[in-house]
Amino acid sequence: MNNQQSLLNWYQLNKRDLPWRNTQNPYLIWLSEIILQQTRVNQGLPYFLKFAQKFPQIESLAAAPEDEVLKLWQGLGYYSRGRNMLKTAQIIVLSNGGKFPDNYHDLLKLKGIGPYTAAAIASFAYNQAVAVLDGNVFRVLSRFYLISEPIQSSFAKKLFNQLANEFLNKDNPALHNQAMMELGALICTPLKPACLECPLQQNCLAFIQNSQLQFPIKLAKAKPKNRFIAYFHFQFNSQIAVFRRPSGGIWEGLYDLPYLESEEKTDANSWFEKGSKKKWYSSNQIIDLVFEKKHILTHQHIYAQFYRINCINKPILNFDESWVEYNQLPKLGVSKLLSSYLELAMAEPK
DNA sequence: AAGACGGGGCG
DNA sequence: CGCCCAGTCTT
Repeated sequence: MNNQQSLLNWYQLNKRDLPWRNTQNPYLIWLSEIILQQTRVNQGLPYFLKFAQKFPQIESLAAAPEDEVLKLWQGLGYYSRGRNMLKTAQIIVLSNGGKFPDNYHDLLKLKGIGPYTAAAIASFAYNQAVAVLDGNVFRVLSRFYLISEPIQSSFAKKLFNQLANEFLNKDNPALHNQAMMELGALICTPLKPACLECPLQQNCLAFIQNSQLQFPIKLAKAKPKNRFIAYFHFQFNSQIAVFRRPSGGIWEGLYDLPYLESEEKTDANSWFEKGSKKKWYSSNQIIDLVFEKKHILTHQHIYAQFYRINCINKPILNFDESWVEYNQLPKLGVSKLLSSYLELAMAEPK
């Protein structure tokens, strides 16, 4: 039995039963693929179910306000996925009558759809013979063929793309692609690969020389930046001051509290000196540090402090900020960092 | 080619 | 704490 056949047999016996595997509906496949970008199945699954339920067809998604999409996306991270998904849904509905492109080339033109996702949709929904290349496939192929090229390089991308397409089972690209990724997720894992259960074991060059853990080769990553942020929870009667985060940084489109920021650790007095020109310093208000948290992102470590300010006089806000009623707060999409604070703050009102 | 973009799980 | 995850977009 050849490699492709062994792989397919293994897959049929061992695959997980996941909801997006029981459909050829390109919209649902697209939805699942966007959600699963850089995201584990267990983390993305509830979001897929939520979106599929709320927006059963692309038309209902296209009609949704961005704030609603981002609220549903809350907690999943990489929020540009949600924003791009909405834009793409609108384009498909308005300019193509709601019909998804049915091939790799046209799929690739859409916002949020790169080489991986285009190949995934083209093969899963339309059985087009294009190989997917994700983190799993990189790992499987780098071990199988013993490729020492760092997978970040553009040369490696071409090389692996060629290898993946040579390895592709042209008779059943959809199942083959699923099987490659499932193999990477269940057997050919980064740390403890279960090589003894692997259907490709006999021909895997890394296994033969027992060097599985050396692959894939990766370049070192940049060190994350430290940010020290003081958040200010302005409360006036039943309202709180918020703003919608602008484009060009993290959490675009989500809501946030007004804040000050520094590159070094800063204490309460210094924050208020820095903010002395701001509205909260001038009037007699109660200021209280209520919460501290270190929030880890891929490229930055945020050391956040939350100060609560119970305003006696209603401060004038900046142009981009506004007052919202507390009972409207749950409708706004916020970062995990802010939601962890709000959960605490709303549970014990002062 | 290199950075930016989230959050969670695991050893 | 470091690494990784069904990647894509921007510069």
